[in-house]
Amino acid sequence: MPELPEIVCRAEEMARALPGRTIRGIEILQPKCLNVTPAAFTKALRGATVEAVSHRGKWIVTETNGGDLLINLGMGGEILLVPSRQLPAKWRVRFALAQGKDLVVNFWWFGYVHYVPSGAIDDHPMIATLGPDALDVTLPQFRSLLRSRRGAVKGFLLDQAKLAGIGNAYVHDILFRAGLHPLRTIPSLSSVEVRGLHRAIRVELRRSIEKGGAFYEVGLDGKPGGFTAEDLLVGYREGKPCPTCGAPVVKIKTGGTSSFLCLQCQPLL
DNA sequence: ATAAGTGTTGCGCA
DNA sequence: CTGCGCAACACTTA
Repeated sequence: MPELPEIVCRAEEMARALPGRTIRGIEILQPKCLNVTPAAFTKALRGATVEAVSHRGKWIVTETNGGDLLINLGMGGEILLVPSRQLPAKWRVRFALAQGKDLVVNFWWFGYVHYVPSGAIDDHPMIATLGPDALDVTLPQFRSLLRSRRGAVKGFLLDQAKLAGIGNAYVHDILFRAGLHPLRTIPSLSSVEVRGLHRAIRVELRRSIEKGGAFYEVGLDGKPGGFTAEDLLVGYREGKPCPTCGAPVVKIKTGGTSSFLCLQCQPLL
């Protein structure tokens, strides 16, 4: 479930903690999550010193003088900075740093720990196909992204190739704030609705970033984010009253995923 | 105790 | 090309 707010917070934490530190050792428990052989991965990054940490959509990008480390936590997971002697029970890849500390990566189902040489990040297939970052896109850019799209607005928001960073947890409240039913089609959106949607994306994502990201994901120190279930407007609040009109929040199936919404405030027509 | 639901991404299909 | 359904695995809840 890590989406843009969690990724932004994690990247900021890592950017404070890691630059200048050298990777002394690497241990890989799940080679399947790599994009290169464990030998190539280790050869490139062992001995490398971290220079900067940033993000691209839901990917955390750690630049080192030996190349870039790309992490995607998939359906959820943690990146922890812990004493080497206190490793968590479950982890997939760990990086031993100096002073007895380890950077440990885990995820529940699947995730990616990838490597690309310095300067080659745009050759990485999953990074290269990302659309503009959901928080960086301007209103005119947003309008042009929507042009010539025909499908449902929810599908558009979740498509990382069009707009990077939004997932199925934040999309509920973004659509609620914009007053849009998830199945509204792109061509049916008025100019005012598009502007409202653009604004809703920024408001909702920033609201969570300010609180350190969602409560169900933890920081490098293992502490959960401060954006709690009470901060959600309609997401995962089936049967609870809509914060605007009091009508019960409903849960519907929208293609492969569920949607939570208020039918009064987000009419289909 | 068994089964269904859950998030992300890429792939195959019409 | 584009939008949709599905499969990949682990873990929680009914």
